Amino acid sequence: MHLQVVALLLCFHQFVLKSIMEFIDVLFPINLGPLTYRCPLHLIDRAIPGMLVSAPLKKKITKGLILGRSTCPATNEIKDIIEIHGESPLIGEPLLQLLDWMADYYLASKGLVLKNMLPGEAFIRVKPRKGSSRQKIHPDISLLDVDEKILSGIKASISEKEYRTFLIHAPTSSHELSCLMKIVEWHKGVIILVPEIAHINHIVPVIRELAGERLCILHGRLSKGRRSEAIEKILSGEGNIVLGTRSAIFAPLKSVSMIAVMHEHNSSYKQEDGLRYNGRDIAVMRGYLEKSTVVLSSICPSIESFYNAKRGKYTLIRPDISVKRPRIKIVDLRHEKRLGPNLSKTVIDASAACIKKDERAMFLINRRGYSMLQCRDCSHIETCQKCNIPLIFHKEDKSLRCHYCGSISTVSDICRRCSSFSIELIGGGTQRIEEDIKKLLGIEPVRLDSDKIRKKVELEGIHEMIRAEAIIIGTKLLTKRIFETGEFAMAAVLNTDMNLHLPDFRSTEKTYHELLSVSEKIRSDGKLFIQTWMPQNYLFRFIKNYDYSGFCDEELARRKKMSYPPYSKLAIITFKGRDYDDEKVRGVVKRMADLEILGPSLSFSKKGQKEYTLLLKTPSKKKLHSAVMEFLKMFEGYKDLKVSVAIDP
DNA sequence: AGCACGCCGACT
DNA sequence: GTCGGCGTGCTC
Repeated sequence: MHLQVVALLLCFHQFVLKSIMEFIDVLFPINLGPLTYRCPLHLIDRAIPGMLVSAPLKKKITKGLILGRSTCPATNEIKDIIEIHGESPLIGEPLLQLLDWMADYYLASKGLVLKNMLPGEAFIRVKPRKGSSRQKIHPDISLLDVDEKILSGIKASISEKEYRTFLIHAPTSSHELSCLMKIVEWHKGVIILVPEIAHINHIVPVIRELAGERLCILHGRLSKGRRSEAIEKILSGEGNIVLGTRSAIFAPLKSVSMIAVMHEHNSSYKQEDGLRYNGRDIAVMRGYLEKSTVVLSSICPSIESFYNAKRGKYTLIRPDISVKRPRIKIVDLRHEKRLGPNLSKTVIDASAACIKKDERAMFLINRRGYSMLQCRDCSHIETCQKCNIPLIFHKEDKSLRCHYCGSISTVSDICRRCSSFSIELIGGGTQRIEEDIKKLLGIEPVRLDSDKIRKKVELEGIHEMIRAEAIIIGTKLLTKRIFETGEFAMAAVLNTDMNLHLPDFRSTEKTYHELLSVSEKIRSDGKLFIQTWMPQNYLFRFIKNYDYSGFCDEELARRKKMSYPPYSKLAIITFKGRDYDDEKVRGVVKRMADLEILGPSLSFSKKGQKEYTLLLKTPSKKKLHSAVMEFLKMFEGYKDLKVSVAIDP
């Protein structure tokens, strides 16, 4: 009897010890690493990674995610968690692995990654409402017949439940969509990514037809309520076909069989602030972790994806279909008669012929406003004092505007540099083109570039606004929002060179993508005019014949020569703040002998603050990481210095 | 001395 | 994100 009591006491002692020893790591959706808490014994059974938990944080009870068991940390004060919510984890093992991978790869805290993965609304569980999906009127999309043989590999891969990535190089956008719909048809646990919200609205009718109530839409502009609803629908298992933008790649689906990334070359998949990730790359990684099939598709795949397909990392699917496309005419501005800045006679003659036949034409120019101001005597161009870039004259209110920082000033008659009174308007933006066209063709064009239409257009597309117009003038903004193909008899891209001159190793690739996208808006028997001062640029050789593979090969050869991605890994480090120490940065740069560093170069933020940027170029991911880490360590503890890193910029 | 305000660092 | 600590500066 005595022995039994002792045994019982011993047992109790063990029990107490054990309960004291149960520690768990909790992650909050804030820029912070995991924190260790004690888990009361009665909750320990449910302390599974991915579970939603309430815990005290700074005198407040905050919701976070359990990451796993932990050991007693060195800190003196360890708090108890309050409660564990629900019966099953909010996110599963693959997403937790993805979280770890992202924190590691993008050199960010796990908390910041979590914040991006699950918006605040995910932490507030709601009861889903039913039948609340709004119906909008959209133009019908007709799908093409697709030869299903070319997709059999994808279908097999999905049923095998093994990771594999395919790259569909589609002949046209509607072919791209049609292929995808054929794949989605039979499966559940699907994520479809599109670059922008307008794309969602465009294809929603088609996908709803396939998915019905299983369809879930996810994007950054959803209201809190709608987002909670969508997330709840996904968690309940009812919503298993997710259509969304970048952040939808984190949709907490229980199982994922296929992830599709449409228009995979599109740069909107890159998040440019906060955690700088690329949704397309995350899609491939999530596919790998979920053992699912990834389908990247585009009419002009990114050079990186093309390269991955070339060396067998992805399986390339290229439907053997010949498509009649508009003819491309390269207009050599060096030898052309010009009827205004940025307007060649060739283009004007062609559009006049267009109007005669009652057909429609589109003019594209990547500059808003009327023109720039240049001094005749000293050729000084008026620039923004803060940003150091040319100011643009806006005729309607006679203002001078900086298109970078948005500052507005008045026009001065006197040259800032030499005090001459002889100032002229040079170059032309959309406003100037509008005026010139009106003069030359005697027709009132519609100009689409103002900020007024931007928001509306972002969500609803532009089709309604341009339906009846003969001549349309716009910026890049315009083409991105036209989804209907073959609307115009001709298009003229007036200042292609501006794109090509951008200080970006992807500028030629991007220009190809933009021009091809414009060509899709033109009828197959129409014409695309591309004005340039440098027709010898290799881009034109390839695009003339729509030879994208040829272009990719050439581009890859050039990237290899210059060791740019995909033949190297890049990171950009930016320094902001008063404590920037140029000598120290240059010193660190000197010591890092085995990698290439460009800069530091000075630029200005929109608030006019100085920013110094460094471009790091390394042969491998490992080297890139260690170099970046060294920089971060070096400037730890500098008070007024913000160092931020962009991996794979 | 007493308090308002703003900045900054830490959060288990 | 957001709370408390601390410094600054103004007022009673």
